[in-house]
Amino acid sequence: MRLTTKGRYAVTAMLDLALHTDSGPVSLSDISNRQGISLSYLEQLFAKLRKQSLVVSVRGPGGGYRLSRDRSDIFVAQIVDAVNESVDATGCKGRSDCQGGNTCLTHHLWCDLSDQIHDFLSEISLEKLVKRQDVRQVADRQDKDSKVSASASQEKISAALIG
Amino acid sequence: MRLTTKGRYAVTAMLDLALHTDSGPVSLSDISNRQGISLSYLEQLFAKLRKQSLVVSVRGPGGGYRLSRDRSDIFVAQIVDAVNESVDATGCKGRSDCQGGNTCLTHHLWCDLSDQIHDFLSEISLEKLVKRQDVRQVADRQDKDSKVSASASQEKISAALIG
DNA sequence: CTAATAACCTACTAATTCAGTCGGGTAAAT
DNA sequence: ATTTACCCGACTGAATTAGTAGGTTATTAG
Repeated sequence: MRLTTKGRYAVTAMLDLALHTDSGPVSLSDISNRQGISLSYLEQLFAKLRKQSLVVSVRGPGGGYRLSRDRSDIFVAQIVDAVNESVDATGCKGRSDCQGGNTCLTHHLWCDLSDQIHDFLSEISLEKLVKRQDVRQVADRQDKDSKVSASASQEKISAALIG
Repeated sequence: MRLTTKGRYAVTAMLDLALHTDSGPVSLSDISNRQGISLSYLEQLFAKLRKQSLVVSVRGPGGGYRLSRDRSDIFVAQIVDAVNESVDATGCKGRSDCQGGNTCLTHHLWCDLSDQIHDFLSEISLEKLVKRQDVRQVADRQDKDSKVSASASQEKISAALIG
């Protein structure tokens, strides 16, 4: 099982997408600003998300990404799977050849755990996350912050142009 | 959440200990032979397991390691915790400062997942594992194999001494 | 007593992965 | 035409993993 910043970033970014999906495609630089994830890194992650048809891209000005289907039909497990290679807890990827061709002592334990984690994350859709109160609260703060910093940087630009 | 070969090795080794606990202390080289884990690596892992008082050591010839307490009172979660730093799925270790001092969008999701995994692994004792049929089967095969290879290497030694 | 055993300890290493950067593309809208 | 923003590949520092190497200390069997 592998669950690092990579998978967390992917889920966070997808959730950001789900939250701002009403006003057309969402650009990666918007997500980068709101979520504090580097733009280039997001590009790498979204390349994988696109390959797994979790998102569709719109090129050109005003473009960005959109969810490929309804929020209720995209699950956290799918997102993590898309960017990591697997959510498997066994070392042998279920092949049971963990100990030189044979099954290792704890093989079945890790299989059970993998199932457990997968089941848990498979039940959580973006829709479900969007409706959570803790998510809404954080999202509201982020929207406010990004507007502030947007106007702040606008002021900086103006100041630079004037000064 | 970090669950790699490290944690798997530790659990496997502890289970081996639990299975062979009747005939006195178990040496790391025995575990190394049976489980196919490098001796030096086992030493590193057991240093941590000892610090967490999961095992006690007996030095000198005939020495080795023993479980510090009953098999039913040692749980997989404790073992994984002892060798990895944590089984936490959040990046901020529960401090909620994932996004530059603030809570990130998906913080609570990872908290939930951490709890889920921890609960699952906290319920599984070594006792429980020892009684599982799949574990017994693998253990039987390993005991046979190690005896064969032990007598084989004994023969090699004899052959070397004679030849 | 001494030789063997096995825990204990420190330091080093190759390989991998993560998280991120950089530079240059290409497609589409204004 | 220019800007926007996706697209793509190569590269990088830092961290971690899994393991090596080489020694020291405690204990016991002979």
